[in-house]
Amino acid sequence: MPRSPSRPARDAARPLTLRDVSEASGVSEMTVSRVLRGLGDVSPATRARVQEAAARLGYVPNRIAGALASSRVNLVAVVIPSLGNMVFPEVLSGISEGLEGSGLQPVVGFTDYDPAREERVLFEMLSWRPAGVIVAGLEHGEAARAMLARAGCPVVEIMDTDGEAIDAVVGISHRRAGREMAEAILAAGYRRIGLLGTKMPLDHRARKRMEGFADRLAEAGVAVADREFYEGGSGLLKGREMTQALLARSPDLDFLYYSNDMIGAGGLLWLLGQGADIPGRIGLAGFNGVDLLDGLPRRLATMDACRREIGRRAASIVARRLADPAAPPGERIELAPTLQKGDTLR
Amino acid sequence: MPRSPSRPARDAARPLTLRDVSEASGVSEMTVSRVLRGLGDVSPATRARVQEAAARLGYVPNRIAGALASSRVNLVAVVIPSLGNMVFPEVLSGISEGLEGSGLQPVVGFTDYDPAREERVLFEMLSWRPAGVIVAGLEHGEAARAMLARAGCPVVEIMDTDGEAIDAVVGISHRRAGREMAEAILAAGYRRIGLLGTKMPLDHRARKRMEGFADRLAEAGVAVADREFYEGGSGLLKGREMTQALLARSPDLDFLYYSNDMIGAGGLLWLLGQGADIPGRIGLAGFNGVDLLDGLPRRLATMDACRREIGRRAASIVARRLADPAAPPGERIELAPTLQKGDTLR
DNA sequence: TTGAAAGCGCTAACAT
DNA sequence: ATGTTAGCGCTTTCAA
Repeated sequence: MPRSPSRPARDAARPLTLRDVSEASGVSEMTVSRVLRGLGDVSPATRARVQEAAARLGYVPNRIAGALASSRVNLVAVVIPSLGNMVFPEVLSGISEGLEGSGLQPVVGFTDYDPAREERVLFEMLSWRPAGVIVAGLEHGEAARAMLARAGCPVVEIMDTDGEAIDAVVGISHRRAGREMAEAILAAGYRRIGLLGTKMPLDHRARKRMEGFADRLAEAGVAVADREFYEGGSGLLKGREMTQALLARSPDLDFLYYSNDMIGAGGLLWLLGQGADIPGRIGLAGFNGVDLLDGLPRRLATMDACRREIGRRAASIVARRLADPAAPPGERIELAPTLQKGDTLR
Repeated sequence: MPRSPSRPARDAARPLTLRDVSEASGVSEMTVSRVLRGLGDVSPATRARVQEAAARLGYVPNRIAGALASSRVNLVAVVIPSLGNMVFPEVLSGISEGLEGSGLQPVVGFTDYDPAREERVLFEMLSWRPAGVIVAGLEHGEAARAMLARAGCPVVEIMDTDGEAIDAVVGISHRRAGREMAEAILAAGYRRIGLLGTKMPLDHRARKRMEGFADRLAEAGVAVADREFYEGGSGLLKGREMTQALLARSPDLDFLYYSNDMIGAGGLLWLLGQGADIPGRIGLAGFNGVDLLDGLPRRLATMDACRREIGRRAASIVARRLADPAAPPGERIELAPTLQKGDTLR
């Protein structure tokens, strides 16, 4: 015989159950359940009694039991690398917006750009049988891909469109973003171009931008003149140090392309401190369109990564697919990032 | 008769169950469960067969069922206002660190500084019966307090210690932080002091800092000379605009105390652009110790809010309380923020 | 070392 | 409009 067959004596710390509300209101558990879920076919009088009892007792439904019984979970798993770089907070805001009114709740997990961690986090999240999955990037380990493909729920890969998607995808082409920035820089007449980034081989989006950038230069017969990659966080200070180091080595550079706005801003501040002629003698560009940085002495040339929009669209796809199971999977949305020339690109 | 009494035919999209692994391995569900949970008392041969079958099928356990059966959930609910201001990402990192090795997973919800939203988010999260709750701030609506008090799990309120806690609390005293900054400013000889912040009546921590600051000035017989409060995001641009507006109105101010580092940095950049004598003619200070901003032309005076440490300690408390149910509740940890004078406070 | 049976708290499907 | 019953997929408890 498992457990004690009769209910345990009332325990102060025991969370309340539907049965408690049922007993307190003199209404069957089933009807209590109907009231609390806002279903119809309950008389106003009964409804009122139940609601009063639930509120008085402070009943909080047990979604674990509810989800098991109904096979319905209102959670959307969101798997992103980190919160350190100012890009994902905005994606998350977009996701919240896109989920608004759908009754779905985002649940966030972090991978730290580590494939093994991504696999663990996905496994953890999928074990809660979420209603949908939103995951950053198209590059996943084999096991992670297999899990996602078998997840049995909508899967939206976000941020990046350069690659093969498992199901739906919403993002921008980072390769194209790099190419377009290269094009603008070439059009402005810069020719001795340096690249600066943080050393993150697993940041595939930064890598693709840099590749697209270098490819476009190459097509114009221009080679990347020098590169500087640092490890560690990407703050203003890092941008300063990298810029100084790069220019010490290659003083004739006339343009610096940074892998993100924060290090770009650091470089900008350092160059201004040196009295550099920007954008005449040397130009700068970053990436992301971080508006926290709008108040710099010069507006840094950058490219908006459509972060909020990506989050919103991804969430909408999940919400729509759940609302209408007949909706076709595999949707593909490529957003067009807009170049902001700012004051650092002549 | 509910549902179909016999199991449905194998459906391609149906998630796998323990039974599938049981059938594939020829081992009882119970033993499969033991293997997958890493419990002892299973022969190596059986263990191997089960693991092979689970891996081959791509089985992902259903934690909903597991949690219902065992009343054990490995989730820690984390409720914070937003990710917009660079303070909470670091708190979250701290929480992840503090949970490391405990098998617990953080699940994050956002309130947008809105008490009604906080209540909804808490209700949602508690309905998943988390193993613990970490919530920002001590100010909650009545219903939210009641829910937390009845949650039946460790509750840690973080960031702030100025007030009454429900259970445990880890944070700093923002009132004291404001006082200490006021003291340093007075000691440096500044007397015409202005306050700048974003207009967020529900950001209780910023409010308490400003109150503590003004109180300490008052004790020295110094009144706050002028104040400027803006709505909307707090980026560099906002800091610029606010500083300009405030100084246009009160040009004789000799110190500006900002409610956060980002607007402080904006003000600093604007003043430097004006050729202001910093910290001689005018001094500046922010709050948070945001190291992304370390590379500014001058290091802004600030006060480290111990964000990562707060997250780590809060997570440790939850982990410890779960590991040892006899551990006493109501722990109270007040951290001491350290003043960094930087280059903007003489 | 393995298995069988009951039941976690809720909801689906009937029945009334 | 309300109640009854079985069972969601797992784990606990006991038996073998």
